[in-house]
Amino acid sequence: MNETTPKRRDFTSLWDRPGFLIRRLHQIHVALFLEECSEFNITPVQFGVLTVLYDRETLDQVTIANQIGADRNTVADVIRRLERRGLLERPVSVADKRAKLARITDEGHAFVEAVQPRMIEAQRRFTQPLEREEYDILMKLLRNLMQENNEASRAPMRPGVLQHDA
Amino acid sequence: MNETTPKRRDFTSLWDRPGFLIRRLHQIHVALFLEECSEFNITPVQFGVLTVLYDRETLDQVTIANQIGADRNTVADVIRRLERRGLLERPVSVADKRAKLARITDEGHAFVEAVQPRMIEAQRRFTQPLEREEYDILMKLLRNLMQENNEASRAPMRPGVLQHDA
DNA sequence: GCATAATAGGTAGTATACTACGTAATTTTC
DNA sequence: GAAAATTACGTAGTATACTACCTATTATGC
Repeated sequence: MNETTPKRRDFTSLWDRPGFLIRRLHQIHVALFLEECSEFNITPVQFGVLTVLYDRETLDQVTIANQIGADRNTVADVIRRLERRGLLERPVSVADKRAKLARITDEGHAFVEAVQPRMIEAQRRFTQPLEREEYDILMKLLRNLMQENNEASRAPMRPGVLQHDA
Repeated sequence: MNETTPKRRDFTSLWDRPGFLIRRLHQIHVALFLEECSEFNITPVQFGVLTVLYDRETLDQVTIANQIGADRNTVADVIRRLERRGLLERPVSVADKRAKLARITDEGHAFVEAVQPRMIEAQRRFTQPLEREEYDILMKLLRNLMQENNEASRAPMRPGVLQHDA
């Protein structure tokens, strides 16, 4: 190995640190998302919560957190904001009096459908520089990293957890 | 195209949204970094600022923000915390009385050298699931996305900006 | 040279993402 | 069936990352 051969993983400069690139790309994606959805005043995480509830109708906070891989307290904040806007309701579970559920409203349903195209456009713009093949490879690598490191985060995703009843 | 052929870019489910994967990976990397560096009580962004100042000695807030691609106000917060710990000093620029500089202290210098191995270990653990070739491809794709979308963020990176004098 | 622009920084407010701690309800263990 | 452990949620505090608005200083245009 001569001096022009790149070392396998040299994290010296910022641009050689995967964590740095990921932070920056997260920042960029959020900016693109907010710009595309500016007329709806919605954030990526808020839309993630709404997406889950669009499919599942009614869930408790912990299940939502597990579904999107976010912290329980973060989800509580997000839900509070979405409730304030009338996109969610928060009935108390009959089966478990500890659990405060989140249920998407009709308004929330319509909202998701209205925002969906703009969310898709944000994803499209974000990945526009890539060829189809590159895109597929990137997604495969990101999913791999995500699954293998799932437990490393304090808010691991738990897709299997069942929903509460009302 | 039959029904088993994947569409080119279908963002329906969370796992098919690049922005979602990036958010999750950012979360995971931060968790790994904090765990590895727990004895030093330092965050990725704080270490990023220190890394820049380790190389450049003294910079104003805007230049630091441009270097790491972070918001000016965020950098101001980060600098305040690092100053509180004695890792930075904040002299006022002689050339420009508006500019408040950040200069790394001897303690800050030693701190960077002490933390470096743990930062590297965090990056290594984060990317451990990938083969060498996969790693190289991932970094290339991430850098490509970052450069092509640089202006999309409100805090674009400006590596070329010159540093202030003291 | 002087009015205007742009720039550097500060403050305050919001959103995401955590930690730590506390309470109430449920489940487990014996 | 009662004590202990777990779970669901809440509050408060911190860090990153923005926006919006403000002042002070510097640069520009005429």
